[in-house]
Amino acid sequence: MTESEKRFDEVISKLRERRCRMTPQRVALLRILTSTKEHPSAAQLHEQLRTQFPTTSLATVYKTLNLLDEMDEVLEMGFSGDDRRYDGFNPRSHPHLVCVGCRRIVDLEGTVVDTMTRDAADRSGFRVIGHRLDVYGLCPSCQARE
Amino acid sequence: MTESEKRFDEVISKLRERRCRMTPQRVALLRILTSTKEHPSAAQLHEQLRTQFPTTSLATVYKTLNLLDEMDEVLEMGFSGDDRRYDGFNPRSHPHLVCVGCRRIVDLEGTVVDTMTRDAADRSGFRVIGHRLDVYGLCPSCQARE
DNA sequence: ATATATGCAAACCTTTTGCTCAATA
DNA sequence: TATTGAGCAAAAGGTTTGCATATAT
Repeated sequence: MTESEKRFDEVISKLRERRCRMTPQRVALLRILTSTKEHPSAAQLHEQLRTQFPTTSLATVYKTLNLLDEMDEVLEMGFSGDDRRYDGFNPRSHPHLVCVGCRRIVDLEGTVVDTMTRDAADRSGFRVIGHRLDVYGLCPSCQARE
Repeated sequence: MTESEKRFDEVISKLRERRCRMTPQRVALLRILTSTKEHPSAAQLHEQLRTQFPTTSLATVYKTLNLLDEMDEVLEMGFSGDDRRYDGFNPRSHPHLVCVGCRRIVDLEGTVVDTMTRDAADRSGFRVIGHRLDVYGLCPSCQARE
């Protein structure tokens, strides 16, 4: 069983606990969402979903994404000019590399942030819920294209 | 001369280099923008500006903010549900503590991020332009209010 | 005098909401 | 069969744009 399949099962069971209904559209969306590390937008997810369910609406996609966000089963990232991006494979706070050229977002491994946020919390009295670290830049292929 | 006044003069001269015109509205906006560490939204800036120039429009505020953003003279932060927040006092990438209760944003000192982003860049081949580290949580007073 | 900024209103775009109908459990 | 979700269209909310007027240089 792949990581994605494990993750898919995990989300499904979390939804069952909530007594949510498993419609074919929703299941298909979950399948797409948990099987990619591409950090897609709602529109991109909708587009993919349409290949299987041509009548699916964007509103439905948003409704499920918001549900998952509430359950902390998807990581939602908002940007200034662009639409939101979602990570359903790894919903926990983690750092990213964000290419401002092609808008590609890739994960960035490391434990430094966790240590730092803990320190910051201790100093400030904040109760840390999560964090976000984006490193903005140009990926190698966008640099080449310049 | 305070830090804010220095920063104000700095932005003014950058704008002069660009042959931008110094309208009273713009100067007043710059004064507000460079004299706070509160990370205000466009609407909040507009509101403050209105006490001096009651006919000022929100569009004008956005136009100047976008100009400054292009010049890297303001730090713009976009969020999922909420409006953008701006830091004109310190326009360079720096970490923040973001209270998800009262939406207050305060700066977070530290050099760890710089080190980490440099390492990440070396490993990935990215050309780093900037970064963003938000630590989300509840500030002490919001915790008390719970 | 000429180019640039202002202010207003309309447009834009992503996300949300209301409502009716369909489908799950 | 009761209740939740889907799908559509309209609304919402922040941001941008077009254009005429005012103003800085």
